[in-house]
Amino acid sequence: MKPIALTTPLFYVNGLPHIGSAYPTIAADALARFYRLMGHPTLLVTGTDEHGQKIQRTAEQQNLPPQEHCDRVVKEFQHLWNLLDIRFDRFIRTTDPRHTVITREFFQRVYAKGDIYLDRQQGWYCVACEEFKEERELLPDHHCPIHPTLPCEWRDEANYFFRLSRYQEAIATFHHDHPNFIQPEPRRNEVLQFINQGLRDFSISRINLSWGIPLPIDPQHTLYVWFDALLGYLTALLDPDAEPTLVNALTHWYPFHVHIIGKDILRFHAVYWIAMLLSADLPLPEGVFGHGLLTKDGIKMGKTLGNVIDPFDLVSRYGSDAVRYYFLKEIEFGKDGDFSEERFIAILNADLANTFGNLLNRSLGMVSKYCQQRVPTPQPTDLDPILQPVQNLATLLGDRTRQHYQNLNFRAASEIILDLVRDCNKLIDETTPWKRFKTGQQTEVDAILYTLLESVRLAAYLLSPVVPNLSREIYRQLGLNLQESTWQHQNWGVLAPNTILLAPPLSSNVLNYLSLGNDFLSTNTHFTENWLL
RNA sequence: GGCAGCAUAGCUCAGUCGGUUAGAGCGACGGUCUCAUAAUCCGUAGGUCCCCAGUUCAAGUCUGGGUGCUGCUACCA
Repeated sequence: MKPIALTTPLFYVNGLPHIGSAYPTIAADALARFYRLMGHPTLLVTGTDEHGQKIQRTAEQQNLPPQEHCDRVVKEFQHLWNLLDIRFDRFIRTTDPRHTVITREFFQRVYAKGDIYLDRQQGWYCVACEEFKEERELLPDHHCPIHPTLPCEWRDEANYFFRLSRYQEAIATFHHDHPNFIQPEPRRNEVLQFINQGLRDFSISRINLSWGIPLPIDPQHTLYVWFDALLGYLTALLDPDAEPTLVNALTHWYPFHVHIIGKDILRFHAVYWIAMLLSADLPLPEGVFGHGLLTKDGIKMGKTLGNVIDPFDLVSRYGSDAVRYYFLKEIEFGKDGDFSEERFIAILNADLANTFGNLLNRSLGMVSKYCQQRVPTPQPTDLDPILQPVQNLATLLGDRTRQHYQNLNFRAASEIILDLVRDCNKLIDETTPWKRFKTGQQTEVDAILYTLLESVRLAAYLLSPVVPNLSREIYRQLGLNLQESTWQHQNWGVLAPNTILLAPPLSSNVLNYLSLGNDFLSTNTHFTENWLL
């Protein structure tokens, strides 16, 4: 099967990981888990971008060497990914010595192509932003619009430039020939417009910057931003013990299936990155997905406002499945979304506890009471006209879900899975197995319960990329093992009759076996009540 | 300013090629059942489909105009 390599952004280690870092990483993990279910060899790449003046300054403020600062922040990232059950295969750091080697080799290739040249960078420079500003965007007296109290400095310095302009035609042609490269589709126009207005070369080095990779051809200069950060994707592909060469990096996994990034850096991936790869004569990735940004209670998050969502806090109180589910199911990936704790709790209670958890609980309870805790043997009954539609829906579900996952439409995937679960709850009320059991209609009871168990299994299976722990526990409860490369589990009838199921919960506390974590039980009354009572 | 997109129930959103009384989930309210969790299931309320005009037998859907909001408009990531 085709290898699939996916990337999250490489996060800037200027501060602790925030929800904006967690969001694309959760999505990338879900997608990776999905491809693993299908049986694709899958590589999930994440990591950190650790160079630059901002990092250097942040470290200085804490009286730490930059590397020490980076090490600390990286630990926090990796800790959070563990808490969120992010199963990454590679964690690349741009301070990795191998990255320097890869970057130098890549640079030499581009340099040999004649795409690097020395020129002057002139303009108004905002020290706080660390960037040159366009004359027209400045406030009166050349004050920076983002830092209105600070005047910008006129700078005239030598920088190395990359000949982006040379690839104008090639990039336009590429995007014309690959209309699905940029996702979601509305973002594509923005990038095309940007290309059509004419591409200008961009500088790739800074002088007076020590925390970074020196330019191979001029060690006075340090590589700046994109020629460092983006190349981290390539370094990440090196097998752990492989010699750091481009050839080795590109052997197994290249090219990337999709880069998952925020819409704010889409251009750099859809234009700069493409040009860099073209210049280096490397194959291009298959896609870039620019996800939306998050607000909290409808308000843009920011440190100054103090209304940030702390992912550590969230996951410690509600568990990883809950956090993953909310951000993947309730927000359309690709569109901006909002987090409100009220809604978060409402959705979890409604979908996971009341709809899905309850179906599982009542189905298992009936199997325990009516079928000696074994998977019943389904036989044709007069109930088939009622059971068939549910089975038909379930049978189609794998294929429909696959399409949504492949389009990174986690919301739609989750929604259609929930549709099946809702139908099952309805089916129970329509067929009243408890009455049939009392009147000795065992064949009918068996047929109903088999339909329910298989549907629950299928829902758990297909939702497992989103809520891996929940699904694993449900599978375990059904006497099965949730594993990779098991796409045949999308079929109807995987659950073998007579399989002995695990003992049902002693109480009606579904959490006993869903094990979503215990901390939030004591910290959130509403959520707790609905699960426990 | 230029270009692009969006506007449907209190909230988040579906709505195919123009086709019957405009849908779902959540939230609210009422009822029902007892396998299950103050759950489930059923029902009710809630819509000028942003506005105006046009095309058409027929417009949430197509066309034009208007209003509002959002995004992009180059080297912070």
